[in-house]
Amino acid sequence: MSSAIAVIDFETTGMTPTQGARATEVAIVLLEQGRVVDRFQSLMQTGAWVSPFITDLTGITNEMLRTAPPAAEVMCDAARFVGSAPMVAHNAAFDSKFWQAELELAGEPATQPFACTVLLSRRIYQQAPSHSLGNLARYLQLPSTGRAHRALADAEMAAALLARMQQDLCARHALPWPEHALLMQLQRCTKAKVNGWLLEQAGQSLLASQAGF
DNA sequence: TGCCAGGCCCTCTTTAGGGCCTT
Repeated sequence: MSSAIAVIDFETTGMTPTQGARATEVAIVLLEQGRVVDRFQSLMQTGAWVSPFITDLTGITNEMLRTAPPAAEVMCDAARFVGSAPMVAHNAAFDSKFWQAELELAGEPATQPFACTVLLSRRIYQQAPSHSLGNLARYLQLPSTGRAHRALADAEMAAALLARMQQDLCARHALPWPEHALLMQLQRCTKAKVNGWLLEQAGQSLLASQAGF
């Protein structure tokens, strides 16, 4: 059984699909044991207009989208690529909404659970001056992945951040390689409770290893 | 310059307000 986690990033025309914003680009990287094992990336054509502000931010133009494949086709391919893998995004509240909205328009179900690297990093790196993706990358000295605010570069950066968090959890708290379910539990802890919870998890892990599991 | 949305979190809180994060 695969233990892959799908790290996703959308570029969009605005902040929320409830206000009519549409996706312009999606990228997904599959992470296994801290390593990227596969990638998916595509611009997508929805007919939505890209404002100059968004073009300045992302580099994505209306001209680029005119020749992009239809959004429904891209989203069906993306859903096949992800399969049943659990998903992770930086500020998952944002990307999960576009994942659900674009898949619904494509007639595909969206059933994957999401974990959020913003919530996780606020717990694991409480001293970081900022938990934006770019600032965390600088704080942790993660290697550059390309132009910020393009989907693949940001998905790769979020994946590198997730891998770093998994590595640090293993090293600091004697945890086994943290699976998605463990990360989901961790992001539900409050900042105040997170260290106690990690100690509890490490203790359970130690007991399990001693019992031969 | 600050606002625009939505959700989550923190705290000088919980009958609330403000900050952060995403495009």
